[in-house]
Formats: sequence, C-alpha cells, structure tokens
Amino acid sequence: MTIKLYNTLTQHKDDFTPIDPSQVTMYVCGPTVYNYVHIGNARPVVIFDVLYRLLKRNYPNVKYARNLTDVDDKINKAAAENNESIKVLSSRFVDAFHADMAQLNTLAPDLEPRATDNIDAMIEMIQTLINKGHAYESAGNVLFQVSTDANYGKLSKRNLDEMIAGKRVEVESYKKDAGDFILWKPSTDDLPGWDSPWGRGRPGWHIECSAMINKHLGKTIDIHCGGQDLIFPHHENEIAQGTCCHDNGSENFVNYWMHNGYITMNGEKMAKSVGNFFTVRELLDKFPGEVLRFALLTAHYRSPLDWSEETLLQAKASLDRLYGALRGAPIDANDIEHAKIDAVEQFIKDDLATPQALSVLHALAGDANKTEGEEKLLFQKALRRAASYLGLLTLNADEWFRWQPASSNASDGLGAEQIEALIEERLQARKDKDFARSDEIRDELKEQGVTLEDSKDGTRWTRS
RNA sequence: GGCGCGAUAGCAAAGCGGUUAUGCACUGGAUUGCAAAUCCACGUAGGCCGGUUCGACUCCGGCUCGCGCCUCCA
Repeated sequence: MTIKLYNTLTQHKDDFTPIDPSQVTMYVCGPTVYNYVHIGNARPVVIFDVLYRLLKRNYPNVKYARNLTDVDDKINKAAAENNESIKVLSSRFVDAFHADMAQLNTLAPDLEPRATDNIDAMIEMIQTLINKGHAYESAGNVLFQVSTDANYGKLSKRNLDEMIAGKRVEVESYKKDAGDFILWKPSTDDLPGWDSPWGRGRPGWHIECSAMINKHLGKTIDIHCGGQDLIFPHHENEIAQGTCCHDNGSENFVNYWMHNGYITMNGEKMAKSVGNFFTVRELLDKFPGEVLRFALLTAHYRSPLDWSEETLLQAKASLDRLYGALRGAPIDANDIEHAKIDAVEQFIKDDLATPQALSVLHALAGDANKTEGEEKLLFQKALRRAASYLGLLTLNADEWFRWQPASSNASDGLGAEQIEALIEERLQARKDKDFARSDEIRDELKEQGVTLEDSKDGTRWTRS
C-alpha cells in the first residue's frame, strides 16, 4: 500500500508521491525558544517523528528540517527581563527542548536551522518580493501585499473579502490592506537587530520558515507539518512568500500540508496564553517519557486529545501490559518478519493511524503471553520490531518496571540490593512455610512502592 | 459575521453500509500457600429528528450541544 496522508490543501487523504523519491523533504514548525515546551507543543514533534520514521523506512533519503525560532518579541521581552542576550536565553531553552524531546524518544531532525543564522536568506527573499511587486515599505516596515497574490487563502480556505470583513482584523495605518503582514520591522537600539536595506531591524515571524525552506530544502518541498493553529495566518503567509518570490508564483511551495489537532484540558485548547498547560519537563518528573509518547499516540493525530492524570495512567497501564509480554526478550529484533509487523506498517501508512497500530501491539503481546519458548520469542521480537515503528518499547522489561523519576535520590526508598535481600529472606520464609513472615515482607515492600510477583522462574519485583 | 472540526459503551479510543476494534475498569473461572502477572469467559455503544437502502454507528438533510481558527499560539 502506498502512503496516504491527509492534506489540508486538498482536504482529502491523498496518496503520497514525492517530488523526487531519492530525496524526500519534510519540514516541521519548531518551537519559539523562550521557555519550556508544554505537552501540546510536543504533540507535533512526536506525531511527525512517527512520519519521519515511516518515510525513512520507505525512501532511501529523507531530509527532515525543524526550525528554531530564536528571535521574536516574546524572546526579546524575556531576555530583557532577565538582563541577558537573546542568544543566551534561547540557547538555554534549545538545550532544554532537545533534552525533553530526547526523553520522548524522538529522532533528531537532519537540519535544525535557527532564525538568527538565516537572516541573510530572509533579507534576500524580502528584497525579491519587493522587486516583484509583492511587498512594499511603509513607515520603516516592509509588508507583504496580500492582494498581489491571486492564490492567497488557498490553504485556509479564506478569501480577502472575508478577511477584511472580519471584525477582528485591526487595520494599522501603515498597511495598504488589512490582510498585509510584516516581513521586516525596525528595531530600536535596545532591541536585537540586523542591518538591512531598510535599516536596522528584525524579521517578521512568517518569513523565517519560507526563507529557510528555500535555502535548505528547495523551492518546493514534499511535506510541511505543524499544529492546526498555524494554518492561518502562519502557513498561509508562508505559501504567499514562498510562491511569490519565484517565477510567477504558480508553483507549489509545499505539496502536502499536515496539521495535528490540539491537546486540550477539560475540552479547551491547551495554550501558554491561557495558562492551562503542563510542561513536558514537569510531566517527566512523574512519568517515563515513553508514557507521554504513548499517550500522544493513543488518539489519531488530527483529533483533539484531552490531557489529564487519567490519560497518563491509562497509557502507563497499557505499556505495563506490553512490557509484561517482553520479559526476557532481547532488545534487538531487526531480523524478524511477521504479518502483524506488516499490519502495523499498513496502519501507519494510512495517515498515521496510530490507535489501530497500537491495537496490533496488544494483539502481539497476547500472542507472546500465550506461547512458550521459540514461538514466544518470535512474538516478542515481532512486538519489539512493530513497536519500534512507533518509537516504543525500547527498554528492557526490568528497566521499564523499575523506572524511577530522575529527581528521586538514591536515598529515597529502597535500593535494589535491599530489595533483593528482602526477597531472599522471604524466599527462605516460604521454604519454611512461614507465610506470615513472607506476607509481611511483601506488604512492607508494597508500602515502599515495590511489588513482588512469584513465578516458576523465581520472584521478580517492580516499582509502581 | 466568515471558515472548519467533533458528538461511540463506566473511562480512553478506532475502523466499517450487513461478521469481535483495542486497552483500562468491572464480574466469573483457571493458576497461586495467599497474592501479583498471565490465560479463558463476559458488554448489540454510537447526541436528537427525518431521509436513502433489503439493511446505517457508518451515506444525505435538519436540529441540539461542544470545540477551534479569523490576534501570539503546536
């Protein structure tokens, strides 16, 4: 089966046909690095990591770029408040972002261009847009003139008349039309700025993505991803910039636009401005990154996903079952083939149908639990391999069941040696038929968050 | 006002015009010294009203409710 992707441009699930199968290009809008990312910010990173892995399995070369917006008014403001440079501030949060995303087992992009490293490309694109009559200077700003782009609105399905009729658009005096947007704006001495043909200033938000795509990936790319809230105006404006700077603007800027739905809290969009969010960082202090990743994959990526403690606990319970089926299984499973692995691949190829892919994982876990020996091993490896397509089940079962938050000190609770010693003592008690003492030890450990399970292979312990 | 999305069993969440989604929870059984884990069994759910059809959760229309974008936002 070919890969099918829902394309916001066509509003259909379309067969994916790359421009050049020997070099597939994808771009994901990355974070503005002025504080820690929340779980809603992590959704596109995880979802499109699944897409990246899928493309890599199906094409020899995939070039995946994800930008870092490291100059922006919110960054400027935060840096000024901290009395530090935007470079120092943004670098700190870039590091935090990388660390958080690594915990979610996302692969690093092939390219991670920073806005401040690509100012030249932006200035060049803006100049081209001016030369072609798509942009104008006004009161120190350079603005894109939306009325010069006949295709404006094709992604978000809006037209200029509606835009202008929209009561929420404030018409600034320096704009020719209400929908015109900033490409370049002047910086005062206390703000970060770069020299340009229009004086010292800084780029508008939308230009960085268009310019960096052009510079690093090409004139037209295969796939561009981001959250649904970026469809308008950000991606619409990217298209305007990216097409109008070339030829007559008739070529596609991006062939497949993919947008993920929101993470919600009690049904309402999670947003920094609303304040109803959990940072990835704080969640990682309570749950392994894999629980967050699993939770993000339980719903289809275009649907809203309501986030709560219950969401995490259910993801944890599902992973406990899957890892339970992997006890004793090797990590390496690349040599295995199985129909259910193919089934997982087919589901992912069908517009990233992760909930269905996960159901196959559960089926494999059941298969492994019902069998023994070589047959069991085969199912375990199949489960491991199928899960790897989703970036899941990368740990040994014991590592999983004994996970503790990074913030917990070795002095907190019991160490492995103490636990093992108590298990030895309990084993002797059981041999002596001293079940009172045996159960006492088990209860004591339970209070410390350690669960004992007796099996014919001996007693094993897990942390809850 | 314009554009768009959703409503599935106790919870979460899918596909599908007519055969079990799946996981968790619950109940019974097997197993266990007792547990845990595991296995087996167990749920006709699809907002409301019409229509199309031999047959609709699944297509069409209307309604109700919820949400989103149009301003920074993943």
